[in-house]
Amino acid sequence: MARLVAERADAIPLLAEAFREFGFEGASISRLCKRTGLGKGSLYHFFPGGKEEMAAAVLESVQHWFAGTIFQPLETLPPAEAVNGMIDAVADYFQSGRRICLVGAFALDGTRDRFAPALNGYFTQWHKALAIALQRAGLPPAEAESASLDTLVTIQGALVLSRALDSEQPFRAAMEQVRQRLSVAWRGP
Amino acid sequence: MARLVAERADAIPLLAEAFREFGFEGASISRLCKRTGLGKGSLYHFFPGGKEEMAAAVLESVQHWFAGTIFQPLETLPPAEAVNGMIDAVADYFQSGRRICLVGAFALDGTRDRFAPALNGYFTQWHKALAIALQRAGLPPAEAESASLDTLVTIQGALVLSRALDSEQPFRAAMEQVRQRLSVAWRGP
DNA sequence: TTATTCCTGTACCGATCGGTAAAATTTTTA
DNA sequence: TAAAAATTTTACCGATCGGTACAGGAATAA
Repeated sequence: MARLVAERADAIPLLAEAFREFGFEGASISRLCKRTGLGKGSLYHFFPGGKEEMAAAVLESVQHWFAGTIFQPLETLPPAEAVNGMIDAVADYFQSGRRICLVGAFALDGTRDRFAPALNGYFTQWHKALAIALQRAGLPPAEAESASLDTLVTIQGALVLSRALDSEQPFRAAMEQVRQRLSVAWRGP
Repeated sequence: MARLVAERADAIPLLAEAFREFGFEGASISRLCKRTGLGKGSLYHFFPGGKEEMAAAVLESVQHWFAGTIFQPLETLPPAEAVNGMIDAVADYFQSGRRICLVGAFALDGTRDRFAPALNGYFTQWHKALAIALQRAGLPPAEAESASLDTLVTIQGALVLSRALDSEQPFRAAMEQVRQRLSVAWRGP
């Protein structure tokens, strides 16, 4: 019994990497079998809903990780610490631009329509959490909201450009720019 | 003779929309047939290299359109005019965030490796052209380069967020922010 | 008008697609 | 240890995949 849960959970990060690499449409069941080391039967045993359930589980897991590691600290830790922690965690998670954001990637093609609520929720939660941190740091609500959105935009755009140019430089530069821009919240304009 | 060229060219925008909607992997030949109104025979007659040649032709056509409409004006027109023209053209082309950037989308999954030079070329040319305009407007080379890169990052990220949140608002806000940020080039800091 | 070239529709290929069924095996529970 | 449940293997399904072959129709050139 414990084994089922443990192994289903263990499959999720492997599925995530496969979806990252091939996209939702490009990730065929046979590829997902190879990546997870599970046969078709096992995979469908864990995810009776097939590929769609696998992707949903992956998105849920990503969202959960971000909620615990990034969103929640943004709402509770001292703002400067939380924001800088977010930037470090994001740079680490996305491997300085070499690893893509699954949520962002899903948003860019027809896959979006299948998972619209999950994609919306991920960015909405992030946006809200960051805006709260910036408000706590002293930014007026409107500025906090717009700086928060701008930050998410910059992160996602940096991932696109780092991938397209096959270089960590755009991502690294963007992250430092984000750090500077957000620091006005506690250092004043 | 003239008919062949004309119809092959006419197929490209239709193929482009199909690739935008389904992604490269999700765009099956039968879907591409439906969208273009061409049978398999005709499609393979125009693009003997199959789907890969179709996507390459689409990317080339996109690149060509941007070169003429955006990159070239950036290098020749008066800077302020060129930059504002770029922003307007981009907002129009991407339908205020409802239409994705094919190049950006291709960069985010395994499709990138097939078309790496095209993706790199598109962003590199854009980046250079914008940096040149900003330098001509009076920005020091280093600032021009970083402001140019930041602009492309913001545009791509805005497309991701507008799609994910299913709203034009993030894109519109980002474009106005870009307009403001770049105006320091000719208005001074 | 004839010959040639260009274009299209149809049928077909093997491979792979997502998904199912059930037997066989392992693991857990009693 | 025996029964029950969880898990994996294997074979298989119809549909669709990307791609090819080719015959016939349509336009163009001679």
